[in-house]
Amino acid sequence: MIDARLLRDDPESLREAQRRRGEAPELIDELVAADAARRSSIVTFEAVRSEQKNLGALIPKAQGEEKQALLARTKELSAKVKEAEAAQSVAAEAFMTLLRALPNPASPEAPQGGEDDFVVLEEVGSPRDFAAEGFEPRDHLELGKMLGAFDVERGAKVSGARFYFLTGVGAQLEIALLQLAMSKAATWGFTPMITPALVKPSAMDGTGYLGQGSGDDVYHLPKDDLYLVGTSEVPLAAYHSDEILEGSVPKRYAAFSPCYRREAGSYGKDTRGIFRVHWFDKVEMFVYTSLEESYAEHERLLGWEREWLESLELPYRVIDVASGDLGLSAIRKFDCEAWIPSQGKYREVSSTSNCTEFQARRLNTRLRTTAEDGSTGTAPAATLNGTLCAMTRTIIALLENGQQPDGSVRLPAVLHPFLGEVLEPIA
RNA sequence: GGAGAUGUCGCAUAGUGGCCUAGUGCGCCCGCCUGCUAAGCGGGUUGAGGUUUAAACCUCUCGCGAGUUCAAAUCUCGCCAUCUCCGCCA
Repeated sequence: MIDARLLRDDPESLREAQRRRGEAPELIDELVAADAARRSSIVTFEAVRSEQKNLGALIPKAQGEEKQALLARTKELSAKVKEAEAAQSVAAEAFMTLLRALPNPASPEAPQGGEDDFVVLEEVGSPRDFAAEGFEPRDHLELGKMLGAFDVERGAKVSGARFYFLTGVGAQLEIALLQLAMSKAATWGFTPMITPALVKPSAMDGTGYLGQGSGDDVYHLPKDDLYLVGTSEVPLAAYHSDEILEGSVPKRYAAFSPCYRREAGSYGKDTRGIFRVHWFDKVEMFVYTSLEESYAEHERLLGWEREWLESLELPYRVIDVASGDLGLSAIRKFDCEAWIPSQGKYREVSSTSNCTEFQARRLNTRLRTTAEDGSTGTAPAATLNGTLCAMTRTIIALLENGQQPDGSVRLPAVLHPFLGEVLEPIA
């Protein structure tokens, strides 16, 4: 949700922002009209309400006929007040519905265009040349079977397609990655968290995950009206909802949680192995800060993601996601994509977004501000999020990039204390 | 799951239909006073929205939402949260 004042002050910049995203600029004109209607309904209501209060204060002192006359007048007014109040709340709600549907204006620095119009910012490390090494790389599913790292057949038997069990070294890998990620995050100033995976509609919607078709990708439990989170960004964004943060910012949280995704509309895509699944576990970074600081913090989040991937010795590239592919909440998004040898492509393993004040306005999270003259006030917080370690895709990247001709896998040094240097096939 | 109690300003409390424009204490902020500190004295101290060049004014906000009434912190109903007890359970 944007600052409603922008509709009055600078609607043209909002129209322009809509065009950058490839969205309809006419929505802005609807919003301007709805805002005008809302404000005039407020004026009407407040006028009659004020009159009602003034007359009402005279009643206890009045006597006899005078009192009867007053009662008659206020009774009439009372009906008007109710009417005006109802009209006011209808107008306010109509305005809110439109306002919440408006995406966060994309940053002018984000590349223009859709999904395929990203810009590659950097490639780090070099993919192994398996041809030169003299063997064909196996894909992660094959390696996983040889190592006993996960079991997709039984995942399907128990839970259905796109489910799996992590087994043996696979389970150990996740535990080791979790341990490593959390301790790294703590050194960067993040508070470790373990968050609820079920949230109320207000949390899911406040984060921006129910709008514009993205609602189809979310699991909902109708009996309890709760949602399964697709990322711990959701509980972390709602964590400080309806609060004024009095302490210093940034406040940084790193959360471990399961992530559930319906993967609606991805039928037939990435069906092999555990690349695209309905559930995986993830360590997510989340930051509350000021709008002014958010841009630098976004760079820091990207920096930590890169440090993490480099510590895992994975070749990767960084892309600047195009404005049409940002989702409702972000003004800019950087993805890190690890090299997947069996696919001969870079694939997303992490993503960091600057949501500026968009989520915080919806969730009513404010910062305490102090002006130069010492007077205090409030301002919406800015929120940012970034993947630290999405377990399944990280495991895929580690297995495929570290594989040897016999199906064993050489691990990065940081994992040696947990699992030794090499994972050996079990059969 | 069942029974009961509670929910007022940062905290603690007062407030059982109009005198609430929500009082008081603590904390906090600004002044005064005082060798210093403490004490004392005076003032301030929720948040949101609207009208407006501005100054100022107005409206909403007593867990949330409906209702009764000319008028609701106060009465009624529903919901939520917390606490106590019982049952169940990892």
